[in-house]
Amino acid sequence: MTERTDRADRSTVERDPEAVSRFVEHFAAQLVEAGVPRMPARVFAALLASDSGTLTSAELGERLRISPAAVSGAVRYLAQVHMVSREREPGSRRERYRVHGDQWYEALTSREAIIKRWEHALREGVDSLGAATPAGRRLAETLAFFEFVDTEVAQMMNRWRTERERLFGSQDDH
Amino acid sequence: MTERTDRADRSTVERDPEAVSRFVEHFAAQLVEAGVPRMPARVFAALLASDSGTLTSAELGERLRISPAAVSGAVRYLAQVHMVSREREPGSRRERYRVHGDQWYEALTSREAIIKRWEHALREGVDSLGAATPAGRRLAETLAFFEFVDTEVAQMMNRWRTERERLFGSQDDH
DNA sequence: CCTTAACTTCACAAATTTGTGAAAGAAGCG
DNA sequence: CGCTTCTTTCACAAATTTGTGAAGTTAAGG
Repeated sequence: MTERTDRADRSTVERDPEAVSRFVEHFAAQLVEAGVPRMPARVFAALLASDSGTLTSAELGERLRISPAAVSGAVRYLAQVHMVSREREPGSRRERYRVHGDQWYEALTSREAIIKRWEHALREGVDSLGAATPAGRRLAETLAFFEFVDTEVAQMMNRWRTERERLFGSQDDH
Repeated sequence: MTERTDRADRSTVERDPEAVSRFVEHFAAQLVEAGVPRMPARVFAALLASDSGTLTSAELGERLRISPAAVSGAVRYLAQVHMVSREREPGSRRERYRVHGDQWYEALTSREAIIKRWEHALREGVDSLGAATPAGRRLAETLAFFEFVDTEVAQMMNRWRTERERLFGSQDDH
């Protein structure tokens, strides 16, 4: 589809900026539809599509055509939800941002904090509406579901780590 | 219609509108934080906290102090993401909206459509960046993760149905 | 058929969110 | 220590999203 190759056979070569950008924008658009704010989505996609899995602020601004301020904001958001981590580059005052392979989809999947607050709100609801009322029972069941999911997801992620090991070697990036 | 006795000892009674409202607003707030638009979140919470699990458009407007238009918009949204279903009330042209017990958190959890599109975008990415490149490998792994989650979640939901049966009787609402 | 109850659509005002340029803050390096 | 390079913060303009009143649509019930 996009005209790939002719020559180029070492793995690290043949990076067509066109193609990369197309993927970045397309994938970012999907994230946006799922509720991720626009800039964070684009920054994240760009990192995902980079060979090293890390980019500096300058590189991000350049590739996405956005201001340093926008990069800063996006990265702050992504760090907060644990989808990227930031690392100071030893020499220069440059900062690098990294998609941390595993860690990020764990964040996506579990949503720890959010679920916990839902559970809390539901407990309050059961209390104040009364566990014996129909509505109270519905809330209690919903609560039970979330608690169930909590433990199941944790187990699932363990299985994934095994599966991942099986499919790909130990580590890949990082 | 509001004003339902005092005395009260049958399970269906003793609904303190104050307390209900507090729960509705609190839970809705949590949903909003998780990315659900405000009105849909409030409407949904109201349904969840109702004894029958169904409310008419008029009842919703009244309890939440919002216009019919707002109700309409919110319900359209919720129906689209399968968090409520609408049913025509046989006699009158009134419409009822219902939280369908199970169905809704299944929707919340699986997100079928969204995940599928992510997977699609990722496949394209692997193709156009090249499966042999570091970035391509990262995308491939991410893709594998989502595919893994797909099947795992399906199984998890089956287990939940069993568990639910065990905890609560066969059906509760509906 | 006409009336009327119930929901939906539409245009728009208000509120919120986004991204930017400019200025201010850190931190390496001479 | 001061210069320089990078990043963050801030105020604001632009774009988007929200919720409303009002007009439009549909169908029940005379």
